[in-house]
Amino acid sequence: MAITLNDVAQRAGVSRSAVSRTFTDGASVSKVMRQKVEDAAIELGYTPNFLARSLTTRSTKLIGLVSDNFHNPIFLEVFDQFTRGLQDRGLRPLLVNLSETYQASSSLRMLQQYSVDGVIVASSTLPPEVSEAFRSAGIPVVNSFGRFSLTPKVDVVGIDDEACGQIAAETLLARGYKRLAFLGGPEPATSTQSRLRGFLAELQRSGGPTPDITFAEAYSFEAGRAEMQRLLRETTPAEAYFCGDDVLSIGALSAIRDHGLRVPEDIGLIGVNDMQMSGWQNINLTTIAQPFAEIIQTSIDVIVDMLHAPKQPAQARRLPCRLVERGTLRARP
Amino acid sequence: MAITLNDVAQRAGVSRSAVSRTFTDGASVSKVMRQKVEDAAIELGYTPNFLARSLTTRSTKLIGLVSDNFHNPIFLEVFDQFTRGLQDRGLRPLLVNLSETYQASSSLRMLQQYSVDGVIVASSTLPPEVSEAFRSAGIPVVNSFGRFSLTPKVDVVGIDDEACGQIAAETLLARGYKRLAFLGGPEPATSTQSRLRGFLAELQRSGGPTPDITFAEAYSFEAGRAEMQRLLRETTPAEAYFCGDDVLSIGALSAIRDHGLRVPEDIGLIGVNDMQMSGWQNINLTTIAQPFAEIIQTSIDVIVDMLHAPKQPAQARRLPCRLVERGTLRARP
DNA sequence: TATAGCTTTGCAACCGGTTGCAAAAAGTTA
DNA sequence: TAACTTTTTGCAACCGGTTGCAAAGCTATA
Repeated sequence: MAITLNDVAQRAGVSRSAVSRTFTDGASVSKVMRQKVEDAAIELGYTPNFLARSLTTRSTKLIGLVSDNFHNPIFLEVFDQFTRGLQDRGLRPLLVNLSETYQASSSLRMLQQYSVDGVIVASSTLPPEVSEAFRSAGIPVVNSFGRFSLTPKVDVVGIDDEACGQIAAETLLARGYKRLAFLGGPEPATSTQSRLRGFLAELQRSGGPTPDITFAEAYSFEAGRAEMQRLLRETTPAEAYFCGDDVLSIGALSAIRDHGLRVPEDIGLIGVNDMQMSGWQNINLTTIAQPFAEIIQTSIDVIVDMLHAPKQPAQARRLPCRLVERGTLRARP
Repeated sequence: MAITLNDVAQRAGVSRSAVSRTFTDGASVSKVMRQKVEDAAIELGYTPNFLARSLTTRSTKLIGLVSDNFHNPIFLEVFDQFTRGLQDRGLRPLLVNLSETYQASSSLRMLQQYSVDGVIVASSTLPPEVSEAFRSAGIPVVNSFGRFSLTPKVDVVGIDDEACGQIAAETLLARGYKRLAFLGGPEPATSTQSRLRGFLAELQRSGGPTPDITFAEAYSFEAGRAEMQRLLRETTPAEAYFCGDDVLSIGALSAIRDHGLRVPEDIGLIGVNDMQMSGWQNINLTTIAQPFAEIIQTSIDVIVDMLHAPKQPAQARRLPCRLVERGTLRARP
């Protein structure tokens, strides 16, 4: 069916090795030889088979891109940038969608079967064990958007979630808010826990109030809306909420407005992520931006380094967040 | 490094073929043999190498998933469902992100090099030539969300864009709107052209008005907003707009509200897609739903059939759309 | 117990490439 | 032109599997 190296060799009247060599850079081939082979290859429409090659070279250029966040709008941006970044470096993303029906353990086996060169686990909610399993299996792995640790078992690239909570606290205090609250993502998520920790620490440090604390079921619009509805119904709302992430904030925002209250006049909101949509004028969410591009770029750099260098000790990288001021917090007093 | 079939054979004291056979179903192996091999495999932690296998079986279970729509929020749902659907059938999505820097032609070559079993082109904006190139190269391909044709060169699964325009016209007329307009996606997009055609045809058929027609630069929030801003500034707005898709509609919606007008009281809007976000209560967009799940399921079925059956004549499938009534059109008079 | 028929097993060739090695060719130097 | 280097080339083995074929092993029948 397909044209193979043998066909080309025969057509060009040279050895198989010669053909192979003209298609692997760094190999020694004379001008004349190369010309003959290239002509034959073009005539026949030959393209080398990467997978056959990978058997001997032990490199497939395949990178497993594992995630479980296929519902959060930020992941569209994340996928876009990951796929482009990998493509730019000649790597191919093999996508894995973890869910109830497709467990992390089977993804490990599957990615092993495909001899991926490395794996990127892109998720802020998956437990570290998922990434660690890849490392134990000897597959280079980086955990993007993962939690920082001083003694990581796996390379991590993410934000400083505690600093993020700190920025939120500083910002809310600077705006003169008195009754504060934290509306977190799912309680077990380490990202939410760390942000809360930083938030509380900064409030305490600067003598701020003790905030109310609740958690939404998920990082999703519905969960944010439901939790805020509950709060409005069952509690006296705080003056301002630090929300687990943007999509949650947008859900909360919609609940507040439906309840007849105004943002930012009656209630202030600040999120985390700065996804595209948060900048849309009809949403216009004040938020703490994650440096997506840098996280992704760094993650790819880390993986690429691992492909060349032997196993290094794991390292956790924290990239800085920054406040993006828009319309869901009142102006400084 | 990794454990190979040879290692297992040696350990179990049997031939290589025996090991291979215990791991390929349908092969003849005795109970005793199978037991010996499986024991050895487990002891050594053996997993068969799919890519080596693919060399002889000529099947990689790799499916190229090609798209250029990484900015439209609907694609998050689309990717989610495609990856799950493929995984459920033991297929692996190799993701390709087409852009200015990564052309369709290089994606063809690259997917050939990886011997993908098939390709899914998921896009309503890519020209048919992209899919056709795969077919010419002998790779099974299906164009998801592509344009219907009576004489397709490639299998297509999508909606009936003209019927979609018709539904929009019927709906707007039934609501008693008199001055109508079409705010399309990018003018060259065939999806937008077909929807317009169906819209105009139905208006004419039922003696409706002749609508104003304009196009946004892209299927995006910003483009929809910008175009609507222009319309509000430079023209007398229509009573109701049929918009190219949902994300465009949301952009238009924000422009209208910023202009001090109300939806649906002053201006009505109807979109296409029914993406998740359109149901969010703070958006609540009336729209024409694409049956995403069915389109994706069917696309996968079509590709899977092609893997087994020899090349069949291409066929275009049109799945029905349906109106989803929410809050951006006024009630029936 | 001999024979026929079926199942199980191993051999060896093959899938489409790469690569170490030695022979052949080309280039240098004296 | 001879002797010595350096470059180019082909051979053959290998990467990790699969599979057609024939020999070996087993069961059933007479």
